[in-house]
Order: sequence, then C-alpha cells, then structure tokens
Amino acid sequence: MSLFGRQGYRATTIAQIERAAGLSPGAGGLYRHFASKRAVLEAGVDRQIENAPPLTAFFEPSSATGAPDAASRAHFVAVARAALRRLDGEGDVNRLLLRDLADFPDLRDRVRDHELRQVHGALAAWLQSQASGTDVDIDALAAVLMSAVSHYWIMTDALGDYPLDVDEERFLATLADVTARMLGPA
Amino acid sequence: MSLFGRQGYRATTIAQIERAAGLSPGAGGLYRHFASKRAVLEAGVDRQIENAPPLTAFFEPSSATGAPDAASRAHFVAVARAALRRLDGEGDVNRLLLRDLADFPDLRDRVRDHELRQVHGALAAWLQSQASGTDVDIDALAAVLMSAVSHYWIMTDALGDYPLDVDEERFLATLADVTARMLGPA
DNA sequence: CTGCTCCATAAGTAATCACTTACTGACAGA
DNA sequence: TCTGTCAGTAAGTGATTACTTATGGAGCAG
Repeated sequence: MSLFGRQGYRATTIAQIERAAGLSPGAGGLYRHFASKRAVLEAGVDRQIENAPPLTAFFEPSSATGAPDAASRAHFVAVARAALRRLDGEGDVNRLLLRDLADFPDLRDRVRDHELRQVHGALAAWLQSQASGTDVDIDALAAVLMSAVSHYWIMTDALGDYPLDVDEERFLATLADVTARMLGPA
Repeated sequence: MSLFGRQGYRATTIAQIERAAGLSPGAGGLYRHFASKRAVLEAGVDRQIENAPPLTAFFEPSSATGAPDAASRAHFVAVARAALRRLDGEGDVNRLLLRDLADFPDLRDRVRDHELRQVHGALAAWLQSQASGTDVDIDALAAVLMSAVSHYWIMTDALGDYPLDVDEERFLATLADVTARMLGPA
C-alpha cells in the first residue's frame, strides 16, 4: 500500500511489491498469494478500512450542551487535529484513492459511503448537540468544516507542506472560531 | 489535455493523442510536432496557465467597506461560484495535477505559486477590505474559505456529484454565512 | 517538368510489465 | 524412507507502449 500510495497503481510494478515483501523481484512469487495485481490492492484497501479506528469516538459530547465556550472550542481543535492525524495514518490509501479512484468504481463507492457520509453524520450530530437553537444549516456547516480539513490535508500531502503562510495551528484555530461563531447566536 | 485529465498521464497513450488530433493512431505523427509525450503535457499546461482569466478581477470591491450586508454576501457567493466554474473549466489540468503532480515537480511549483498563492492573496485583501476592524486572522480565514471551495470541487469532480446531501446552493450560502459572521463583530 | 520541403504513414524497435510455466527444495504425514 | 504439498525461483510469453526509421505524396518555386 505504501508503494501504491507513493507511486500510484499503474506505476507500481509487481516486481517492486515482491521486493518489498521479501520475495525475489520479477520471479512471480507474489502470485502464490494473490490472484492478480488488482487483488493485492483490494486486499490492502479492505484491511485498511477494517482496521480503521472509528472516528465517531471523537465526537463524544465534550461538555454540557449550550453556547460554545473555550472548552468546546479546544475540543473541536482536538477533533480536527485527530482527523488530520488519521488522514496521515491512512495517507497511502487516501492518496491512492484520490489518484486512481476512477479506475475502481466499487472502491470509490465504499469510500464515499463509509468514510465521508459516516463522518459527516457524526460531525453534524455533534454540532447539533453544541448548537444553541440557531437557524444555521448544520449539515452544510459540517460539510464546510470537513471540506476545509480534508483540503488542508490534501495540500500538505501533495505539496510537502501547506503552500500558504498559514500553519496548522492557525488553520485549526480559525476553523474553531468559525464553528463557535456559527453555533452561537446570529 | 482532456485525455490526460480523464485518464491520467501514464494511462494516456501517444496513439490516443494522435487519434484525438486527427492523425492515424500509432503512426508516430505526433513526433513531427512534439519532442516527447512529456512535451505535450508541458505545452498543454503552459497554454492553460497563460489563457487562464485572472481570478483577481472577481475581487473588485463590491460596495463600500463596512459591516457585511446582504449585497456583499451575494457578492461572495458569486465569487465562490465563479471559482467553482473556473475549476470546472480547467478541470482537466486540475485533475491531472492532483493525480500526477508528484511526477512533475516543476509544474507543481508553478501551480503552487501561480494559482494558490495569488488567489489567496487577492481573497485575503478583499476580506480585509470588507472586515470591520475585527481581530480575525484574515489570512487563515481566506485559507479556510479557499480550502472549502476547492474541496467541494474536488469531491464533485472525483465522485460525479457531491457525496453529502448538501447541494452547491447550501454549501455556498453557508460559506457566505461563515464569512459574514467572521467579518462582523465577535 | 524538376527538385525541394514538409507532413503523414507504415513498419518497426527496444523496453517494460503483468502474468505463466517448469522446476527445485523444504517440510509434514504415513 | 517415501510421498504429496507448497512456497519460492528462473526463465520465459505476449501484450503494450514510447519512440524511430524509411517511404511516399502533396504543395510550391523555379
């Protein structure tokens, strides 16, 4: 998965996988364990999805519901940071899916439902629990927050570091600021 | 560029490019015009970058500076929508860079500076002109807004439509809401 | 008509790569 | 000890692909 993530699916050769697995490269020993190159990828994605820790655990209500305070703001930053670290941990698969998603429609659908929708639902529920009776579009707000965090990760991952002069600290603090202002009174 | 954008760099063959250009596929006629496959890509990216309309034109101050009102909010939505349409228009190059950026470090640097930094600077300046003396981190806010819009485009482009039950209308309206609340008093 | 310049094509070439086949040796069970 | 199974390797095979070389023909100048 590391090879797939770094080089992409097509650019990764069976010989490289064999070398990484301790087999003699080019000898075809991989086919004693997998039926095809694609089967290797699918097994890897399966394992990654199964072993992924549920992010929903992060969305435990931090404190009593009500107006957002400093504690819930810190909690939001912690959740966002945990999301970034999780994206890092699954970086190979995420990068691979971003690159070669079009070639694997079945995997694409699994990711769409399993990762995006579930996280969005949990985040929206958490935001709702923190909201103090505003008329904010909670689902859209959750989507905006997820988008910002995801895109921050994609940029740092693709370019080596975040290209704008805003570090993770400021980015997440501003995101928490956004959340607090949106959940508070209008 | 359409082929590169849809299939990726490696998966696009010289024969396909020749067919798309009206040459007989596989006959090598492309090499009368380009030195190599890579030269085709670079010429395409060059043309795309040169012909790109400057997005900074969208950031003309819409109205008098001051507290955000309904007019400036509508203006923000229009700007964000224009950004999405521009991402659509350059969709092939954007998709290609997202997929195969790692293989072309020189192109990566050009995009980082030319597209991201310039747009970010213009957006931050516009936000500053609209802000009414708050202590909000304008640069970070601009990064957050850009991230959200970019990620919305990436998702719709990669998955066919936005995977969450939030359409463009609600997404952008909420983004405008975020902007208004952040630029207003705390 | 002649000769020159291009452009396109046909037909390769060499490299890469996923995958296969034939064989070898290690090991377990009887 | 004999035998079957299985993981590993060597050595291919056929398909693909970027790129090259040789050939032919259209257009044009003189």
